[in-house]
Amino acid sequence: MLDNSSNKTEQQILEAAYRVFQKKGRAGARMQEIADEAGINKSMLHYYFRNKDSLFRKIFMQSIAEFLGSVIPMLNNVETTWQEKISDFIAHYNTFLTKRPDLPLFVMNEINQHPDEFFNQLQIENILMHTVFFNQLSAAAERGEIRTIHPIQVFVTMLSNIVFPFIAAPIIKKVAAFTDSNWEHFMEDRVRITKEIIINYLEKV
Amino acid sequence: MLDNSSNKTEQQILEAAYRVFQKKGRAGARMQEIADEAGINKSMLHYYFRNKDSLFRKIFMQSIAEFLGSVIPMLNNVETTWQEKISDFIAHYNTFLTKRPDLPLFVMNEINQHPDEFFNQLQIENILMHTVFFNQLSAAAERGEIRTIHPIQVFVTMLSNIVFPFIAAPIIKKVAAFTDSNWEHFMEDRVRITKEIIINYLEKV
DNA sequence: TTTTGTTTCAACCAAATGGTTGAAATTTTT
DNA sequence: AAAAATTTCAACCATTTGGTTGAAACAAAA
Repeated sequence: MLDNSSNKTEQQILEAAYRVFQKKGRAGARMQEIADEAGINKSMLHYYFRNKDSLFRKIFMQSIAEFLGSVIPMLNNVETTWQEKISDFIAHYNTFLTKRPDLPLFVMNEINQHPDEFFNQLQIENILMHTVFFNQLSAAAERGEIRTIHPIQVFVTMLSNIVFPFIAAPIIKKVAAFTDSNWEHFMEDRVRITKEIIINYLEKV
Repeated sequence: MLDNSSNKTEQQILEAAYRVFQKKGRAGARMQEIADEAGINKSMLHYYFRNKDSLFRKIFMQSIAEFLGSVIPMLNNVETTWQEKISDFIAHYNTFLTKRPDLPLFVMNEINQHPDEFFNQLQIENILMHTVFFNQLSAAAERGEIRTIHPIQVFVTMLSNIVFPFIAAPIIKKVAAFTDSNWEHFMEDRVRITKEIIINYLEKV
């Protein structure tokens, strides 16, 4: 197997390692546990990844790519209105996080622990403020069609209302006594309400 | 010094330990580093706290108490309307988190890592759903004064819009190129917008 | 002054853990 | 079939780290 991408064992390791890192943290994760979780032994683990740090970095960068990559293109779509973008963004993010519910906490946590490592490797300064979405909002405000509000406030509102519930999911589920089915229904409601809340607010000039 | 509470050294340890635990995580934190940060030596640290675990638990429970304690009473105030409660809650939480900006991530992280330990020690099932605030919202909906919406959605919306920005602060600051002063202004705006957004939405029957 | 509690210091220990090694077996590629 | 890459196994090592110990200095309370 010379093909260096899409190796089965490597994939098993990455998936297992993500689970362990997410649950135990970068320092709390154990190489032995990752090996067990992947169904291999420690030698094999080191055969594929030099050490714990490089393994973690690979997984973290993959996570970041997923986290950001599924979002930014949507905000730069030139064929949709800002209303559609808001709607699409919220719905899409909810669907994505339903599949990867613990990604936000994992990412936020690592950025908190090693901000420099993160910001040095990823240039995120200009990816948001000059999106088509932000330009559309500014233009609409200029034309008096919507309230004058900094687009970043709109963006953070969208993000907050969808991402935070996933971060606080264990508490919300407990406090509201939700079953899994209740939770999904709750989040579907949330998607609808969040869209309405934001668009209502903006259009009420 | 027989007085067991409010000991100066103990307080220094608790504050230092919080900083280290918050930055490095429960597993990544080092007893030596906590001692250094507190300006004492390791022997002294163990003189005050049996071990790392008991130290962590004490700090975590204190954090939880702060996190919840400053909130619940406000939602059970019988002298304010639901509109005032929303307004008070949002403003108060923002002020609180401005002083303890990294508390939410610390708490959420630990709940993610040891949910059972948390839920066994703290009965949070009934503290929210039967608050005066929730009753007021239900009654207002029944009278047709506001939209029919589950109060938990209102609550999660309040929480999301204020708490999440603090969790994502490093990213937001970078992406929007905020100075500290910019950030404070941004959050003041957020408080106003969040109040308006929620109350507008509810009252538009 | 005596006793009790607090703090420092330096050395020490046992366990956990990341990582290595090297030989052998197995699989895949050529 | 030969060569190269993958996988297993078990033992091993160096370092880190949580925690201990005990003696001595210091401070506070009785």
